Amino acid sequence: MPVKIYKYPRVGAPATAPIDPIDALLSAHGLRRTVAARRVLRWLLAHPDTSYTHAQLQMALQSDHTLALDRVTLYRLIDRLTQVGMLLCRVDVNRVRRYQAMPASVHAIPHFECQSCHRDRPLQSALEANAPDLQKAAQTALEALRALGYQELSMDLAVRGVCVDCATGATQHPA
Amino acid sequence: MPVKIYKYPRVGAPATAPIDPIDALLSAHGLRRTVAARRVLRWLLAHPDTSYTHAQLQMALQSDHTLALDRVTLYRLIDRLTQVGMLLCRVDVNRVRRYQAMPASVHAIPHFECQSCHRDRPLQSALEANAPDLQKAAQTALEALRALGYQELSMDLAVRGVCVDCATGATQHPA
DNA sequence: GATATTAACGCAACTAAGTTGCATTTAATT
DNA sequence: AATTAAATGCAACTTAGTTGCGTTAATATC
Repeated sequence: MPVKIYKYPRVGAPATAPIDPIDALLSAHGLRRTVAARRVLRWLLAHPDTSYTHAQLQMALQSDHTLALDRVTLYRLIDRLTQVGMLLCRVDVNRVRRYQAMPASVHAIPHFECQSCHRDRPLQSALEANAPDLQKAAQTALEALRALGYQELSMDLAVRGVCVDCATGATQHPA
Repeated sequence: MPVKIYKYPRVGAPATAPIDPIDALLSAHGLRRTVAARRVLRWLLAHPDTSYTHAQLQMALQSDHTLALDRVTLYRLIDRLTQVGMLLCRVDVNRVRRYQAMPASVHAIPHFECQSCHRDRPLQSALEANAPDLQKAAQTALEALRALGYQELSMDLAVRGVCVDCATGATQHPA
């Protein structure tokens, strides 16, 4: 599971290329390969299609390793990762921002926010089978708007309600 | 334009029925017909499909009449109106809540948030002509999820980007 | 490999949006 | 008219996020 990180590229290894794919990603986007950046990016890439609040992310990283990283540092790090397009950012019903690794298709990814357990899950799979038209219709709509003169378009398709687990009383996680 | 409000129902008028439709709505939802409630509801009903932040609403009402109503009072009033289902609440990209009079069709009303002028506009008309499938697909998706066990479903269909006005440099309103 | 440069860090202080407590007012009820 | 409970208004508080600034450490240069 843990990926070996070479502090200094050895002779024989490609001179400028970092070995770890995560390091490569950071460098490619013009960011420094710091301990914090590696940890955050590694976590989010390891949990695709799952979005985290700042608090959740800090918790997750803290429990993983013992060392906690500074609040503000994490805020700024997430900002940077988002600005270079590595993370996708949304705001949930509780007015808190949620971040996730940027998926292949940026636009109109439906996701579900449970109002009971407050977990945020992707709906891609559930909808592909049962409502395959939605995504296509969403793309069409965006194209139509672009034709009308709207620019830099993206779509947030949030479905809210009570998830199956909470509805059946299976689990009742707070926050 | 101003609707006459009778403080006391006259003899001959229906004994318990309030005259103003706004008063009727308030009473029907078990809320008191206070000055503030009337003003807020009247404003939002007069501007259908337009959503307002708390701050915007307070401004709008303040400039309308001279008397400003208390911050907290407005917050609580909006809460009440939302809880009884008279207002629809969403959270915009800037993590602030936006309220509008509850439209006839609650689910999957697409709206546009301009990242330049920060105005929030309905997309219903623009999309009906150019992408008529979207709403239908959204409804289908909700039904599918309901069948899977999800409950109390609603959908927020937010399109973000730069609106035509801002893109063409026609107007450049801040906030 | 040492040095210079500047991105990234970490602490404290601050802000914006919204909430809570509580005493006072006022709409609805009796 | 008296009662009572909803709604108001003020102050204090909370939460998520931001800003300033001196320090640390990745990267670039010698």
